Amino acid sequence: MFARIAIPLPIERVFTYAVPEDIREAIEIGERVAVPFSGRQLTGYVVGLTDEVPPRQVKEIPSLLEPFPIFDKDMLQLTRWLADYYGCSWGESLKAASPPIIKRARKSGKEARSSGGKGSFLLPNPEQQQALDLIEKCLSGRPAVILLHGVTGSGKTEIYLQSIARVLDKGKQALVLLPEISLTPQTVERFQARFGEGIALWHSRLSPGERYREWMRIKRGEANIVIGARSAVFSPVKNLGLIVIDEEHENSYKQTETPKYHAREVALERARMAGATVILGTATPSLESYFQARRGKYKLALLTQRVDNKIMPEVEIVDMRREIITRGNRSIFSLSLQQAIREKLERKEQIILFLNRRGFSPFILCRECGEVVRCKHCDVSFTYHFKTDRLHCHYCDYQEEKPKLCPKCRSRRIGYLGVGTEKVESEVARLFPQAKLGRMDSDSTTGKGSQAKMLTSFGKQGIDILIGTQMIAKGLDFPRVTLVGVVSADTALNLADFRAGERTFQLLTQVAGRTGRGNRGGEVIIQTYNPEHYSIQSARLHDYEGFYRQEIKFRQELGYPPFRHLVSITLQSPDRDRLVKTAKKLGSILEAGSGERIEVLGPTPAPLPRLRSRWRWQILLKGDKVGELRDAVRESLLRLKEPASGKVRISFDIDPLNML
DNA sequence: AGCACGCCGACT
DNA sequence: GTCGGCGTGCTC
Repeated sequence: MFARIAIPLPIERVFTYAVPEDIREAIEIGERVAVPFSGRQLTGYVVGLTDEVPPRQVKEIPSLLEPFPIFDKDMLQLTRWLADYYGCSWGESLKAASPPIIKRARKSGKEARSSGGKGSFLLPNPEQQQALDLIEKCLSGRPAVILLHGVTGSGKTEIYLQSIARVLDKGKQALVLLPEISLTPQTVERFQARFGEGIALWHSRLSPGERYREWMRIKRGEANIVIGARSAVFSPVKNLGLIVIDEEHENSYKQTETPKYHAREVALERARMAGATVILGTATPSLESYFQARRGKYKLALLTQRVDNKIMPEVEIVDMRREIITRGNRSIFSLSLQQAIREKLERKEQIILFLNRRGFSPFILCRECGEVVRCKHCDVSFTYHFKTDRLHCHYCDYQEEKPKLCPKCRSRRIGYLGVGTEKVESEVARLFPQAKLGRMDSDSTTGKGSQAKMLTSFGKQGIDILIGTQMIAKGLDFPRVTLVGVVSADTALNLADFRAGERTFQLLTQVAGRTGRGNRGGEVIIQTYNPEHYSIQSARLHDYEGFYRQEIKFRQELGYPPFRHLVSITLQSPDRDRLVKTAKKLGSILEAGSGERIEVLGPTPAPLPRLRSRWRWQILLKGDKVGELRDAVRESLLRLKEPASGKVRISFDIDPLNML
């Protein structure tokens, strides 16, 4: 007997091994095995068994890693699909879908969890009822994809909970995907309060023991609801009836390592194979999803009202150009924002100040000659950090002393320009010395649990003003927050990426949603140098439709997603000449090989032209069919192989989310 | 991906 | 004369 084994390396082929007598009985398709491969031991995946004798000498499989298969037929099919779509080997996609090695279980303690469960459902409002009716129709009739577009605070989670209850009633199971950052105890508790026992959790912070337990519970069908982050899309849920993807637009659903899959796309395919319904929930749909809803591929459910008829916050845009020119205010805070902060502090209400940039100042330059101090590995401007009193590169881990003299002209006049969260904190402290401050960014809350501590303190009003980056923009629910100040809306807008407008709209809408959640109303002040930009104006009006209309027009004109698919090919090398030569060669191979149907852009220096001492160039492909794009990339790489081109590393990304 | 095999420059 | 650089090829 022989086994067909997929190897987790970038090799398309599947390899044949002999099955020795002693494991003949035990071996099954979907199992993991240890195999000798090219002088080392690797984990392989059994994807086929046969009695056909191979034409060549083969090696034997020394052992099985577990006494049972970790993949069933459906999961093999899904991983095969993933490999085809994203252009990786089957072994690589199987590896991505694998739980960590499952050893014999140690009988661990804490078996039964808090029973909880069977909490009562809230009474839905008419819009929610309509959404639920639609979902019910899909669950008991023809399965579908439903885009649940609900404004911040509109009770999407309640819809998820009731939909899950319906699925369980039908004897089926549910899978819930959340962005990693939303997998907080608070969110999970909400599900546990409603469903108690039957929940399995799947996220990166599980210990190996917990992982083992949860995986087995799912596999045995003891859990009927799985809640997890990106990789939970592969959890071995049986009899799948519903997949919920919360915050569908979140970029963290896309894996940054090979295979660079998007959990939403994988979930859609999995649901299609299983005949399950999908709910995509968000206040700010991705252009991709909304486009599908508009053309009728997905069903659309709208929640335009906040629960308990709370109103959407009032949003004021402050033009920072006028702030300097006509008011002579050079502070990082507009007079309007300062005034609002003062009022809220007097009323003992809470404030969130958002800026998507950590550190003190993101530019250090010479005031004499204009030289910008850059990381020597990345050519990226250093950020000065107050806490360490050093220069940090935000792209690699390199740090440096701050310069005393300009490295170019020896001048002493070094300027620290721009604003990061540390500077926001020090400015707030200067202007409002009586206020209690908290700062949350990846520098201030590194220790385990320090984030939770900070949020608890904020919840108990131990903090008046919370300052932070991305990580405070989403999901926080503090009813006493009545003011959100966006120190600068422009950081995301200025990125060289066709999704800059979409990111900005999403971020502003999400951060604006952090206020007005209690009974005191809410107010948002957005500072910007681009007050007319449609992303900012639409966010002001809570007008997703308006934003979509403008954005989709631009996408169509330039042939960007969702109209066409993209593939980005990135080439990197420490040797710049070699890199450029190889990039141009690959470019011309692609040009020559691709007909009308594929558009080749570049090669050009990547948006980050040097990273960690490696030069970077990229080629962008546009096309209507992912399959055609993937094949074009594959063929061109094969053809490039023949002449010498070593030292240049080439990677590609199907449906890339950022253009770095 | 990694490991081996194979052909050209600076060392004991 | 060897040690070792990486460019190339192959992996059941």
